[in-house]
Amino acid sequence: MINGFAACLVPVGDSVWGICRSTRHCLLEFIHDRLMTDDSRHPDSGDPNVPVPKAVVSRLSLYLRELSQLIRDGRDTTSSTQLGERLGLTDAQIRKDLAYFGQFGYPGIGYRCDELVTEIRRILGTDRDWPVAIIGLGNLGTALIGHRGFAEQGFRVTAAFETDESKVGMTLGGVPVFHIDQLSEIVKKDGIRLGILAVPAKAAQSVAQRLVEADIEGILNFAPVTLSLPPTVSRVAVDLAIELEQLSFAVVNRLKNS
Amino acid sequence: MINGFAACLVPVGDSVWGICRSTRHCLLEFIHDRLMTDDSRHPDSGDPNVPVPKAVVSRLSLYLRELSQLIRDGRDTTSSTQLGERLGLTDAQIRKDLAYFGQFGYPGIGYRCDELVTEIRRILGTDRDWPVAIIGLGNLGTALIGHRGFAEQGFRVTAAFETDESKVGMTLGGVPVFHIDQLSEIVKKDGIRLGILAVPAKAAQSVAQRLVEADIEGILNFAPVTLSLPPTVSRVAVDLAIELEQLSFAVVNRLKNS
DNA sequence: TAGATTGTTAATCGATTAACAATC
DNA sequence: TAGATTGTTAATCGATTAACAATC
Repeated sequence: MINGFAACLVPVGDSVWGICRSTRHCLLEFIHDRLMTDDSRHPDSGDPNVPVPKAVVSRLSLYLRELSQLIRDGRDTTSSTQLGERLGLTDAQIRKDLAYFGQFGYPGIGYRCDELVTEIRRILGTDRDWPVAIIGLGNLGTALIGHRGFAEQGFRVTAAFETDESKVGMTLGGVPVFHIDQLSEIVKKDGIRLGILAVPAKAAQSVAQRLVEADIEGILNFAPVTLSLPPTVSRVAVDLAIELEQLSFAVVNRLKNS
Repeated sequence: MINGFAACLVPVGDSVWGICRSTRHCLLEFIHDRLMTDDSRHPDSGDPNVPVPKAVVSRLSLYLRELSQLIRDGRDTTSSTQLGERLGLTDAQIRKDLAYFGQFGYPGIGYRCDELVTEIRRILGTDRDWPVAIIGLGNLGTALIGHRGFAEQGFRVTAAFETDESKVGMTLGGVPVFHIDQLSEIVKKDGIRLGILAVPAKAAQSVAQRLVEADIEGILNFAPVTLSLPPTVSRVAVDLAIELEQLSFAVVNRLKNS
């Protein structure tokens, strides 16, 4: 779409030259991660030193999901207003959220869906494949091995771990089951960085410790306990019973709030 | 522990009588939900008209989980400081959260674990049994039928629903599998108020519609779509791929934030 | 051009924290 | 009593919203 960069330079001041927006998008692919020399940009826009609230990152995933749906529906572009309506958010919030990471839209046009998907994937780190380990093969762990949603976002379960000798050596959904003593070895071999912890509550802390020792960098914890982890290891917790409790509260208090 | 109420009245002003704290706890069981005549209390403390932030309710579940653990460990009482340390929260936040719902502690002592568990269960609505339906018996739905954590918090899966005729009529983990056409009928019969939606994304909205028509009051949605529901139906969404995306982001940005 | 929509600022709103009198 | 800890207020901090110039 762009034939040369020189043609796209536009004057923006006495002796300063800027670039038009459509050129910027192409250039970004060139200079991304290498030349962070765009000193003219607002310090809050895409500045890696501004801490990003967790809630913002969480909504980013929603934007990604909705954009993927829009693309499947054949849409080329969308706007913060349209996205907001579909997600129950204000347009201002969506633009503000994206501004933490850079400028991705076109005034008067909106956002190109495919471009924004690419950008959000890059921000979330899902522009690559993540080999993942599942530890614990009870009901939940076994189900997660074949979870379609993981594969669709680039998370590949390459190994499962158990203490139950009767399961070790099996292959479940194409995934080999190892004894947990082989954790370090397999993690190293497969380049696994993320672990999904689906063991009973009583075992969770000690198994988490073993994940840390195996140099796992992030743990998705399904056990209903607060893990004690070094700050070098990231964690996300999902307690399914708590989710139902939140629903219970919402139902019981529905009349009061509406 | 209390022999009579009269003995526990204490003077607090010219012609006003108050009650001591330990009596208050006993009295609360009497007057709870019936006599809201305690006009002397601060309007924000336990006032049902003050909207409760979602984040507060979410932490309430964490407090409940941690208190249950403390009780299992043999502790009688705890404090906001101790709870905070275990959960990575400030003591002030815990006291503030609880203040939305009432006064549950004893100055100088802390909180009686069993009492606070009872109170939080009542607040969350899990002081009763909830019959629950699971809709969709793929990997995840099937796993959730036997999920121990649900039963422990009083959520009983009494029925499962599928469109796949080969599964209808089966019994999985003691739970009968019905065709989704029987939804209204079984929901009515079992007194089911909550539904766990574990169907493929493409089917989620239309199945949700059927749940609404069956007068389900709350939906725990595992499908990676934003459901369009009437405001009379409560919803909680869990997207497992999104949780891994959050973990991915945390790992990729770990260096920047610490 | 007129209409649409962005990115950004400032104003608003809400949530967290610190501090402390009241209490046991 | 002295020490501990609550419930509550006020101060701080952070997140959301409204508004609008810049842009296509």
